[in-house]
Amino acid sequence: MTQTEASSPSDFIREIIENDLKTNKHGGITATRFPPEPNGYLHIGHAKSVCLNFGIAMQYGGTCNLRLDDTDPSGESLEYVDSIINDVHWLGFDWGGRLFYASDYFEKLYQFAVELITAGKAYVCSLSADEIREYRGSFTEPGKESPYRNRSVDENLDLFQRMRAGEFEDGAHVLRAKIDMASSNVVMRDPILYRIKKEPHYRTGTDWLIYPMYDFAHCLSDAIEGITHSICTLEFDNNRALYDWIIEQLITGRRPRQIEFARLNVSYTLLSKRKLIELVDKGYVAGWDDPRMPTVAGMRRRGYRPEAIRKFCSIIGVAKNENLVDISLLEHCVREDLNEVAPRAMAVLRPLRVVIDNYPEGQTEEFEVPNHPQNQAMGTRKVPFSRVIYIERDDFHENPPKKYRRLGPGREVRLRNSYVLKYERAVKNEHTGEVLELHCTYDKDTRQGPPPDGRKVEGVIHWVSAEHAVPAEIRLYDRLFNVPEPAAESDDFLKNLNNGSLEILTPCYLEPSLKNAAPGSACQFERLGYFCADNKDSRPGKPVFNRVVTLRDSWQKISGQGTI
RNA sequence: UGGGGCGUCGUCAAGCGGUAAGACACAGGAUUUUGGUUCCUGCAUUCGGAGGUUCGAAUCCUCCCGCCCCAGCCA
Repeated sequence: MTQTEASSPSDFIREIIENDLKTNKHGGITATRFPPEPNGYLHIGHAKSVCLNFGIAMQYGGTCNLRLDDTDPSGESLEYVDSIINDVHWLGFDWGGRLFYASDYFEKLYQFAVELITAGKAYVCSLSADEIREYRGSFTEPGKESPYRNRSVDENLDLFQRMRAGEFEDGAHVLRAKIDMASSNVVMRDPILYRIKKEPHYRTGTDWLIYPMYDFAHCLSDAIEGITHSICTLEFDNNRALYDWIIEQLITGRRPRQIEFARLNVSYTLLSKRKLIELVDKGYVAGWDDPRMPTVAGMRRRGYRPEAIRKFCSIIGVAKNENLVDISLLEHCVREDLNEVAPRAMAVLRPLRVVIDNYPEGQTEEFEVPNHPQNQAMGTRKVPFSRVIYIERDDFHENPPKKYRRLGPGREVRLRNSYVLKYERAVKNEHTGEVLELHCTYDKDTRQGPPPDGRKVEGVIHWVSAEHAVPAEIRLYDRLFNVPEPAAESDDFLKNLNNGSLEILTPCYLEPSLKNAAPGSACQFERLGYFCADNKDSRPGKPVFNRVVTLRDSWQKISGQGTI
């Protein structure tokens, strides 16, 4: 990570931290944490939080813990833990051995609960789930006190211990904080702290039959770890009162402070874990790492680099406004990153065969071609040329539209890094009229240089020598949804799925230098976009490329339609 | 409806009483063997609305309007 990245722009959270540092509130310490629940893969919204928490720690010389908030065994699994660990690491962050699990604190948490009971601040409630809901009241009416609210400390202690021992079935009892059933904040109406759940936990197995609720576990986990700033999203705003209440009852000395910021939303995609799970489970995508998914794994497979994701997270800012960030900003960050580091190459996606009639049969020559037009340090490569080449079907038009600068009757174009090519005739299917191949001639005096007679050749197209071409499968990805807010009408986001979000092209033809592309490596196919050898399916000799993102395309704007 | 949060350009977002940063998007133009990159230029007389305080308000006060969150034994 570079220095400029670390010295991120200011936001209200950093403002708070800098102020706390100034007043020495936490003894000069800044300790944050990233606390995902291992019940799904990390997505770009999590990435924002990761960058925020780890970024702050780096910036202020503090620490950031990676904590798996695994207090509800249903849905949690090791697979998710592994993916989270891998993703945070891949994003470029290091927790320096401070990898924690809320489940490691179960015993401590239990003791805290006992302490609360002993202090008369918590009780075992034996109302049913439905009754508890009824007793809770509504936004306008206060709740009613549970008939079990005034059980003696001894009875509560006994019952709680027996809950732990497994004497009762799920739902028979819960542990509740004794706060205020008439509070205007519903969260404070004697919130549940522990529930019986006889479900094996992926880490603690069957050791525990009761599990702490988020509100109880999270604040205390923060306290246990000595977190100074507990950064979370806005929907926990209401819970802060409870966070503070629990800490107030049980923790002396330095106390963590919860700060909320607005979660990220990105247009044309979804960041709701529930809905992402649905996409995976129902097979609308090929898995959590499908390149169309907004997951870290998906973006990695798509070919996004962590640098681009970090840049995006830094550029969107941190505030409390409800937001919908335009996905074009993410794409911009990806292009900006790849433009600098991706070597250029030529590949033809939808091949049209071209015979160069005046090029000697059997002859082959090689061009020395730069790998990056603006960066000589990236070196050069050899690209073979011969009598038969492939060009993009789209780079030829029998009746060229206005402003079209490519090949057509009576026209010539520059073959990138090579000669000027002149159209002669087209061979067509006599029934359908489909253009089967082109016959052209080349100007041998234009080898990688301008025509000696000074004539202007406007268009430049890419090509691949047929004899040397490497066939490949190329996967074209587009936005997963075709509306900016697929979840706006919450019930049926599936109807907004973009049916054209994946198009598989084969065979495509690559220049030989791409033949053994390393899986995961990205390059630019000139004039087309950035592509990345698929990290699962690509093999040396049998490349499979994913389109990361197209190039900006001002022709598309002029012509009013896609060119790829 | 009770409580909480939030309203600054199409989208993010600075601004913290001294007279509206920046980015993306968009629109022009220059350079270009990628219709790419790069480089110029334009893009909020106005900050949800209405009052008020002040020499001066996006920033302070009052009222109003709109959007989001909370009634899981999820997090």
